[in-house]
Amino acid sequence: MEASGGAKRVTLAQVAERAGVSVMTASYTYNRPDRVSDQARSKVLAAADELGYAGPDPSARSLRRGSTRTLGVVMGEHLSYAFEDPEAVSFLAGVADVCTDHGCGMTIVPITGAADDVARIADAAVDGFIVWTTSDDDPVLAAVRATRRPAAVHGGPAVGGMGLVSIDNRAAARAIGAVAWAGAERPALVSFPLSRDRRAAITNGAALPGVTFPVTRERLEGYRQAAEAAGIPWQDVTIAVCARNDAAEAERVAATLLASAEPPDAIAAMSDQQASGVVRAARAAGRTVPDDVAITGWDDAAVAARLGLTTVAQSLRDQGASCALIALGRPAPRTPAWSLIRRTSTRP
Amino acid sequence: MEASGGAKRVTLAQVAERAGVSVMTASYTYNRPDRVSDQARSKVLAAADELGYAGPDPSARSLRRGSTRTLGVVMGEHLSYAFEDPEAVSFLAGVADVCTDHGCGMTIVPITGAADDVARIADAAVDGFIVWTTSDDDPVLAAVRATRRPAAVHGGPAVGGMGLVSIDNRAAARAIGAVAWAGAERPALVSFPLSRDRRAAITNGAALPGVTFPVTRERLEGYRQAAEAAGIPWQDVTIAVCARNDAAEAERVAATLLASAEPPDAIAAMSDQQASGVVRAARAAGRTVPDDVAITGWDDAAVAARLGLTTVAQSLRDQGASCALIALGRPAPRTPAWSLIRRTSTRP
DNA sequence: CTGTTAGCGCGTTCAC
DNA sequence: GTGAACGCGCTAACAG
Repeated sequence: MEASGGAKRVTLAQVAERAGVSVMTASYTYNRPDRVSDQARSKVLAAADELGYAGPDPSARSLRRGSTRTLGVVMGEHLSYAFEDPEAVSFLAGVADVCTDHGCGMTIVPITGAADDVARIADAAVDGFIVWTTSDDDPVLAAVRATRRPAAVHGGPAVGGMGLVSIDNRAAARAIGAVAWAGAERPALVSFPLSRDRRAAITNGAALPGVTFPVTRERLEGYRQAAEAAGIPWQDVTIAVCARNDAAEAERVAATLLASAEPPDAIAAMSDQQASGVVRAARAAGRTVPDDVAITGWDDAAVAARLGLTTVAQSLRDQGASCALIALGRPAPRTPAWSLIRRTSTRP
Repeated sequence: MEASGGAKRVTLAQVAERAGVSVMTASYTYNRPDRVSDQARSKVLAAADELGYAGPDPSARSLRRGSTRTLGVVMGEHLSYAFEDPEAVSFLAGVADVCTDHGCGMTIVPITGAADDVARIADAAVDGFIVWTTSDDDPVLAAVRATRRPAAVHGGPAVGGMGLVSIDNRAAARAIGAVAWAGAERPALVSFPLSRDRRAAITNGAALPGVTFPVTRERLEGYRQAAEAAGIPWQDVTIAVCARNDAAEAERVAATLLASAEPPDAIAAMSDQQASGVVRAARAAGRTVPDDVAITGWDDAAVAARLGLTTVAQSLRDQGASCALIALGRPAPRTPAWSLIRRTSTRP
């Protein structure tokens, strides 16, 4: 191998010339080695070696072939958030599984929440897109749609022309809400943010402003139905809206609720991360779970089993895989399943 | 927007023709809007809209420009492993931080451990590579080097022509080994696998076969120095080699050790994940930490603080960022720092 | 088995 | 401010 690792680009044509063969013979040497005589192939490889040819240029190949063999993944307003949320990481693992099987790459598109997100999406060399759940008004959705490539949205919103992979959040919320608040006198809910401004607030069911995150909206509707079915007016449910899906924030807000004059005796959270924070706050406040406070989570993460959390089980990994299949142009798989897991954090 | 979302590809030339302008005017409309009259621009955009033009093709652009604005990341024999190891995820977050800042994408190259890994790397349309720590004999290294693109290896091995980002594992192992085994009579070590075959075994310092993972090798050397400095012959150290970096496996193997005739009274592990498994095994066996068994981890992950683990702190996130900078062609940052964190899992 | 032709879709020339 | 050529590096589709 030539040691002069220079910046100069060596082309297949140069290799062919040096080897004394046509460009196509050189190309075949890399792509269809069986169609080339041993003699020609070794001449080509020798020439490549001498010239320091790095192999066919992937961009040129993609252009010629008309496909990049890569899927794009858009993970929400700030990219590194994707790596901080364990459920998002599971989802990515599911995407990775399918990409590995199909030999395609997985490009994470660098999103910042700023105006140039649209350009970053338009400039991504990918065959299809996967969008992690976002708000109804996220410009990313239109940008992805404008590429006219196959795309799947996880969670929501549903967008014409793109696949949607999501459990029935409303039904699941109804089911776990019923368990969480059974027999409760002062029910509370720790919620994901309602919209992109991610404003935190402690409010109640009657005072909820517009909710633009569809997953959050559907869950709130389900919880409302659960409350009303249990004879609890929605406005009597205390709702702590968090800025992020985060154990520490949930712990702080739960501590506040538990220290109030009318502390909740049943707290439903929208994720196991949040619920784990709530459990810590409850313990710190000297309450027993579930007798003083019933607590529920969502996702059936590892922490849920550890803490004995009643939760909604769903496989983010499978959902990531489904999204990837859609982005590859496969037909959409059926609606993903969920189930209620009853453990010891709720009253029997 | 035209609704007939067909599969047919619309080119810039067609848009230009329909708009009654030259191709370059159409191109400028997308790339240098200031160099085009308002009138021409709106004609172009209208034509694009009518034709359903999706915008300039990213592959063609990359080819023309000579760069893809994307970094490739190679995460070890099996891709989804990357998403199961929390430290690997931190590392990816660091890469993502830099990619976001520089507006470049991040392509995870789908590796399976099979022979076609090399082809997958050669065919990745990226400007540079980042390789997660691997073995000396991993063919991926040669494949990355053959692309002649800037590349950084995290952890090791060191390869000519590629940057290396790694703490001094030997020194760190020496330091934490000294604390772990201080005053111990029956020291043990829970180790990462030694080579790509990932064979699990319980052995001792004298019976170690060839170690081809350089990070593991360097740590073993450091631990050996720590043992000998404490007057413990290396062959007296029980070494439990695990197949993977995994809490559950470490728990099983630690349980075995603790149930043996001569149970260890000090166990050093190579990660906090492993150490957390060891702590669970110790508790299950009715031992107190650190009195009956001293335990150390590595990484200073969240779980280390929770369990009070003495550990080696390092920032995988910063190291990911450093790798990304190198892959972008920036000069290599200085050697990353580590420090010893003493908590309550070791004897004072 | 090997060579020739003809672009893939775009953007950097350089003229006008 | 706009237009006409040319080629980025490669490979499908044909000959031969």
